[in-house]
Amino acid sequence: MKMSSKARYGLYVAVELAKKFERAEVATVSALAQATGVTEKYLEQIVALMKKADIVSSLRGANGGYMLTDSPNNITVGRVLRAVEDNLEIVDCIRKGCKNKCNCVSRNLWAKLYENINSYLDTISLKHLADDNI
Amino acid sequence: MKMSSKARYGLYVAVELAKKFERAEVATVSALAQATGVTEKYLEQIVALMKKADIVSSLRGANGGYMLTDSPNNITVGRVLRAVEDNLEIVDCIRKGCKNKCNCVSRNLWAKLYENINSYLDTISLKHLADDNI
DNA sequence: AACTAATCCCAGTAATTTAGTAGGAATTGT
DNA sequence: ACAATTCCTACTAAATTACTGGGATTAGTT
Repeated sequence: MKMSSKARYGLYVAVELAKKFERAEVATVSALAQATGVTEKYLEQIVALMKKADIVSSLRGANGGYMLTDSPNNITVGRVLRAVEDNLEIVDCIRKGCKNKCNCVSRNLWAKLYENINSYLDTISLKHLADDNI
Repeated sequence: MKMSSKARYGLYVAVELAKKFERAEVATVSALAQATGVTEKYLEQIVALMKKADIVSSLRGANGGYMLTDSPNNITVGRVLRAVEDNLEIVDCIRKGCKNKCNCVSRNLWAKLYENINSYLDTISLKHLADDNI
């Protein structure tokens, strides 16, 4: 039950963008790649997921880049992770229906655990993270 | 961030054994395989992990089988999952040390999340699960 | 208009992990 | 002796994850 690299890198990027938010600066993928040590091409895909989730917006062309759509105070870690980690759900059977070898008694457990995780992650904002205040 | 099949099956097995605990019955792997729909060979490995963690004990030879080492009241779901899911930890860097591409600010987050998950899972016993009372 | 710096889009591949299979040795009751 | 069982270890197949690559599109600059 590991977080994917997308989740780790995505959060990393989000924190970098949080730092730039006050000064209203955009960050290019190549700058983010340098900051995080992840390749540009891979980060591109991760940032794209965040954009789809409306966590970041972009400016195309020269002098373009990415920025958070809202204050780091208002963006939770949970939201970021749900955007980039396509599999945040603990088990499949909750979403896809319980087809096989699944002890249905356990379903409630997984559902509650999922709830638990998300509600925790939603108590922490990017601001908290950026300030190392969690 | 999915639970592995070992985690799901392991918990399933634990609940089956919980049902037999009062009557002090053992369950063979083949019976467990029938109950759960998982192959014997795979279950064998899963049960072995539970044995190593002292959650179940075994009787070898004819009329042998497995049983819980303690009352279902005293065995938590968290303990079972930690035994069978070798990767319950959310990220590697906590255990193995943070070597690369890891935003160290996030480390605290992962650690707290892990704590959070485990403390939740440790509030639920096999008895709760078996009684569908979670 | 040409050039350059950037996002955007999609397809492929390599690496790793998970899930499952297989064979047989050791133990114990009948 | 035999049958039913746990135990041990190695291998393989399937799936997922992590990454690479090519190129189209957009916008500022000269």
